[in-house]
Amino acid sequence: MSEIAPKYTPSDVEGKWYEYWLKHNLFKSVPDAREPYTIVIPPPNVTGILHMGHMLNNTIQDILVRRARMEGKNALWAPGTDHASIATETKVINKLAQEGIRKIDLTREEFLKHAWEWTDKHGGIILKQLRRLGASCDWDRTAFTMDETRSKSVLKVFCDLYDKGLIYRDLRMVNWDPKNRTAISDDEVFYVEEQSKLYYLKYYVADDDMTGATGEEGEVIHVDSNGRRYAVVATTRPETIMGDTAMCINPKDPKNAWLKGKKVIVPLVNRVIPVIEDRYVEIDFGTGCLKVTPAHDKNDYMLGKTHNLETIDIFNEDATVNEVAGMYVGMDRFEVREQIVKDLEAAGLVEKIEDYTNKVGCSERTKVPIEPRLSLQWFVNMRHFADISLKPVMDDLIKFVPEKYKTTYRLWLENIQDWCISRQLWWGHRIPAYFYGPVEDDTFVVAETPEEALEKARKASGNQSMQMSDLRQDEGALDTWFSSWLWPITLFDGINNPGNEEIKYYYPTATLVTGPDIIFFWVARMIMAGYEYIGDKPFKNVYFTGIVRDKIGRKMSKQLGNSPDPIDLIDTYGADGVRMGMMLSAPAGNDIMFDEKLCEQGRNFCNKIWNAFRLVKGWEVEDNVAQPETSAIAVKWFESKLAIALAETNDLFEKFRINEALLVVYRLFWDEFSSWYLEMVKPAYGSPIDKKTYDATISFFDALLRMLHPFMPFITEELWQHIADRKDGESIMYAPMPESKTPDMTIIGDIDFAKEIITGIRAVRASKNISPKEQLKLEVINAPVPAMDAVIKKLGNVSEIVSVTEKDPAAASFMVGTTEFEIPLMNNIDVEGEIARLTKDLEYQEGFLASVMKKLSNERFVNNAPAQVIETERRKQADAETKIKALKESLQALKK
RNA sequence: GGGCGUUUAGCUCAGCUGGUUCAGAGCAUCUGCCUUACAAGCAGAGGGUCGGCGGUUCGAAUCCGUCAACGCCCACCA
Repeated sequence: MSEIAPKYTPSDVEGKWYEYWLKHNLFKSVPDAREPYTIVIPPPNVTGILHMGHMLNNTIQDILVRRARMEGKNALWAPGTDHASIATETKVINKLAQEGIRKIDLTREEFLKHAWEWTDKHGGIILKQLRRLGASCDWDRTAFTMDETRSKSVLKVFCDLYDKGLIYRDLRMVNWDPKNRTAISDDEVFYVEEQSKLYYLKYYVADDDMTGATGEEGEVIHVDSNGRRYAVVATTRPETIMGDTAMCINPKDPKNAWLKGKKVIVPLVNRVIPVIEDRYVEIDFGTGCLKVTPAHDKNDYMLGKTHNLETIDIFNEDATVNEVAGMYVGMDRFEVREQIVKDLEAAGLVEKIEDYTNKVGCSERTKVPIEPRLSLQWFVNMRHFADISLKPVMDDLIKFVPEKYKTTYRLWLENIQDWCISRQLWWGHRIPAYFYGPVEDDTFVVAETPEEALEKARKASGNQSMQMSDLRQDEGALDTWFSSWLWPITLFDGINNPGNEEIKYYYPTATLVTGPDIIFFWVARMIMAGYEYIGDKPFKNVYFTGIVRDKIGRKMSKQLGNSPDPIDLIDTYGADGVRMGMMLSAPAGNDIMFDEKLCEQGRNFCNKIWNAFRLVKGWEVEDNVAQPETSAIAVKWFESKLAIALAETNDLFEKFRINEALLVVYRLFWDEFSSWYLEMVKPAYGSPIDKKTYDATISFFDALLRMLHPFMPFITEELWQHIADRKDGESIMYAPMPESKTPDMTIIGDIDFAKEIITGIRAVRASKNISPKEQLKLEVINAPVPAMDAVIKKLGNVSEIVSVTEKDPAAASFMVGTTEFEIPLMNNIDVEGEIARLTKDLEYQEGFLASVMKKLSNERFVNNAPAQVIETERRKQADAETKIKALKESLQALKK
């Protein structure tokens, strides 16, 4: 076996085994009698590429699925991609723009052709990348949110909810993205702080009869040099004054009481608008006067509704000024702001301008400030869905890990707003609403197919001669999440084919692994859809991963360029190394500070495993050799270590503390197996190993590989195939997890003690510069020779262990527990150094004893503390006293 | 403005319902080693008044209060 390379080369094995797994259909799942274990992938954007967030989340999913498979469950990881309506459409628009093509010059069909071309070209790259990671998805099931099955389901659900009255169409103030010219939901808006200005504008009183002033204190009346009175309005958006239809004051505001019942003139625009009163206005903000622009602000819209104000919409879809405004027509909203301020100043209508920090809502996709816009959109009534989806989470029928997200979830549901599901986009599921009457009538039917729609329209209109060409389908598409929320159902065709075998078998799924950033977008809505359409939860557990940050805590992003390319990482460290690097730093729900060093650690671990394999594989096995005592002990001991670690990992997996489970196996392999066990059983150079020990070692190796396999699939498969004869098609993927036995705690304790003695010996060697090759004699002072002496002799390179009654002043000593050991030294020992060391130890022990005595002499402690606690304190006292006595004797011997 | 969370070794974090010398792990650091699986390694060592203050208790990293710093989510007063 000398030909095995001293280093593990991932590229030699990863592709090979992935092909093998595929070839033998090992990722495949079909319903059978076994218990199912289902994970549905959070579908990545179809044209996206793999980033570190995906790496984390998919590594976790693969670990869970592989483990479940080895536990004998019928494990399915169902993959797929999301059409990502707005994101993909944006990408396609940008790509077309580079070719000089504008979307508005294209028909819907032409645009969709481009979009599908783009999708076919870039689609699924990310799924290919996942294979490099070792993802054990059942690829035959790869789904797409816009494929036939999924599309049909979406339309069916839309129609169903419409029929149930849970979907409705309404004129609302929505978040409008002027760049993509579409409505977006509240959840797709993010707020950025911006340094802007607060403009104080003069609104003159119209037809001022000079009444209203009461002369009371607190009244603020502005009068210009001509004696004309005006009010001052503070606004951040002077460009919207063309849409002003009222000015509002708080009825309780003494400053502005004189304005009650008056009319004022919109500056520059010269339109006369009423002064209205509403408690909504903050008295202390600005001047307490608010300009009301019902068409362009959510709150103003509410005011407009309660006060029956006119709505003047001054913007086009792209947020340029329209004809209605009467001025600045065609200019962009931000150009207008600049220009109108100049014009207002020139006209003397600006009182003052202040610096002001405010938050501007921006579109998550295009990053441009959203424009509140009044438009007809489709909504889902969320009250109903909130009602059915809160309890299962609060009652832990669906378990959130970490639990803190339950609160987030509850608060969101309690304050839920209706969901705007229509988008003025083409890439997506087209809204199945068909208009048939004259445009102004706004008459429509909702149907899954045009044919059905025609039938319904004929019925509704009473016009039997109506033709398909008389129907006009809604131009909008549905929000991407309106298809994603059905994902765990549609993957098993549970909408089109309710109650089919697959949906009955795989649903509810086991665990959803996703980021907390989409808890509302996706997680909550899947729960809603699950209860609405299957009557059951979509998953039993939700494991929220953290956000992947760089090692100084910045979120990884393309802009910062601080995100490594996962594929490069895999090329450098191997898939197993990278997987381990991700997992070493990933407690659930906490952000992870990703450091490439962790992948290096993962790679090093692969190498360690590889080399342990080289050692074991290099042994020559001899049937006639008797098993040495050390080896017999080692085997018994490691059996117990293995049992303990298994119990620990099982428990940790149950709690989704996967990173800790990995650390347990890591330490078991590296510290216990490699550093202790293998050293114990290792035959002398050139000597063969006995059969018994060899077989046990191979079985331990096998067990360790199985425990490691979910984390590191490639290297474990490679070695597992090597350590025994395997049939073609056989794989560690289906090897059962080792079973947990009851550990022998006596042997664990004895070996722990022996380990400490060995460490003591090694420390003496290190401090005295004694080569590990030099054999030493070990003496136990006033105590019997410890158990496991064979192990101590072998690993400590000790020739003999004897019990003595007299301390040897020319020996290096150390203590393990209350037992003192010494190693006689041929050469002179460093008396001064030894005295210093012992003195320091003595001081510590005396201090410790003092603190124990203090406790024990405290009556209240002795009276109140449980007996067990007092007992341990007494033992501490006795131990400390023994040690102090021994230390003092040693010191005395040295000082002679 | 409301809510949630974090603060323990140089770094990343464990430490559950207060009590085993409980102050831990991994990495990093330092020292010595190319020892016949592995220098991507082996052996050994150092390192923290558990964010501050106050309280409860015989006893607090752990429970309570308070302050501070940081992070996240929700709301969105022009």
